[in-house]
Amino acid sequence: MIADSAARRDIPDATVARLPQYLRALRDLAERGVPSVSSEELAAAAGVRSAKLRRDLSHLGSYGVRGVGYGVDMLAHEITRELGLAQNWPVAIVGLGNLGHALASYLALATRGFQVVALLDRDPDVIGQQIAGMTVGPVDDLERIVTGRGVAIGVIATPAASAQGVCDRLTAVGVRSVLNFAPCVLSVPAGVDVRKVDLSTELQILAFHEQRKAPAAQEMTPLLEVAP
Amino acid sequence: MIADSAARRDIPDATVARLPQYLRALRDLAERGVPSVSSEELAAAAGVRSAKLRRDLSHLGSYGVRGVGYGVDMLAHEITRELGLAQNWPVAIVGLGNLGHALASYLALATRGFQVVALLDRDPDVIGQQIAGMTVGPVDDLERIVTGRGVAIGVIATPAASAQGVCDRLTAVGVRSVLNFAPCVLSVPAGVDVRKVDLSTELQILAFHEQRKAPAAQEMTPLLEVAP
DNA sequence: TACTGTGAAGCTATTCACAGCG
DNA sequence: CGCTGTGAATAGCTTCACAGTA
Repeated sequence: MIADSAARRDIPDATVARLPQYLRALRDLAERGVPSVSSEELAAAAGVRSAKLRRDLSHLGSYGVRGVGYGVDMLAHEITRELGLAQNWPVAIVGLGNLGHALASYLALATRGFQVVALLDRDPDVIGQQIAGMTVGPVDDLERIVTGRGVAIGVIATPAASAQGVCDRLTAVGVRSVLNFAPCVLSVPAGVDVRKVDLSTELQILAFHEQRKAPAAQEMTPLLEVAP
Repeated sequence: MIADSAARRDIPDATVARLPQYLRALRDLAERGVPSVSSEELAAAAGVRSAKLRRDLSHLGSYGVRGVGYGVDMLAHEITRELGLAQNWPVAIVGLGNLGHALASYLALATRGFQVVALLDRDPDVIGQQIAGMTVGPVDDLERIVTGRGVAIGVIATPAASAQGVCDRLTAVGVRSVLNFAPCVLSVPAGVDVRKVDLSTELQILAFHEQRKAPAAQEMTPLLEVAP
């Protein structure tokens, strides 16, 4: 009875996307020495409703105690295992401009479950630089380095024009998880996951809502009248 | 009949989140001189199914021509207006470490619809620096600067420990849209929108799927057995 | 008693499939 | 004819409300 028999299959995507938030909240609680937490408290710490949290956790199994709550350490450990963070995934970052540099620094320090094993760039001035304790290698050697160091996750922080080419080369040598910071759509073979992070998109979504909040501000740019 | 009578209200969130992708694809097409595009082609360029694209665009109004497709310039203009990008939203970036620096550089150049009007940091060594043509100001003057320059959108790129405090000060002086890069949950008053961008979360979601793809790789770190 | 886990209901989003129009 | 726009069907997600349990 080490692993639970039920609920191991098909955790909904929406739930998976929230598990990292729960894990972060649990680690904060653990640091403060809190041994146990109710769904109400943990939900508040993660910024969701308690019913949603309970539903999410029910997909992992029954790790709560009725009348009491969830054991902080136990639940943190469980989510860590479920997310696949019990091992250190080898990560390569391609493109070390401003953004890639920032990502490398952040990843080198803060994040458990991942290890930066390769930094790659095209620019001869950047190749050879030390960033967060690693030397930047030439992107020309991408295949050799990625294969040799067993990279599982590729982070693309190149300009948009280079992103698809880099992505093709990564997937060609077996990388099946890609995090794309370039502002473009990537085509990948079946079986490869791509996630996209895009500052412009996020700002534009905010702008949409901001515009709806501030009809008074339209006197600044009187584009057209809206009927009612 | 300048603005359409129908379909101006409640565009679904899922649709709003995709409009930026459509806009990007349309701008690419416009640059290549393509005058008109079918839902099938535009959907492919944006990485979605054509039925989804048509449903999304139907929420904006009827801007297509049956038997032909959508006018590239006209649709781009329409989405631009709908997203609120016909004006330049004043943006403040708080926190100019590696990440804030990268964001400032990116925003200064690449993005229409937004203008960086303030860079703020706490560190005396950073205050006074020139970044992307702007001088970093002291975060102590946040209220005066944000109010004086009419900031509409605040970008938080501070460490997690400072993020809530900065957010409180931004919302206190009327900022109602916040983009949060700090790895923490922000509490905000009603009427304020927060969007979060988080490298760790994205990597952890990839790790979850990667783990499900690669049961063979478990020999590398044999943590525990899973029954069947 | 105080809480979790979950059936059932309601809501949102996606997809199908085709009527209707240029 | 070829394509858009959309009713209808489906799938997925969230919320309610409470039975069940330590």
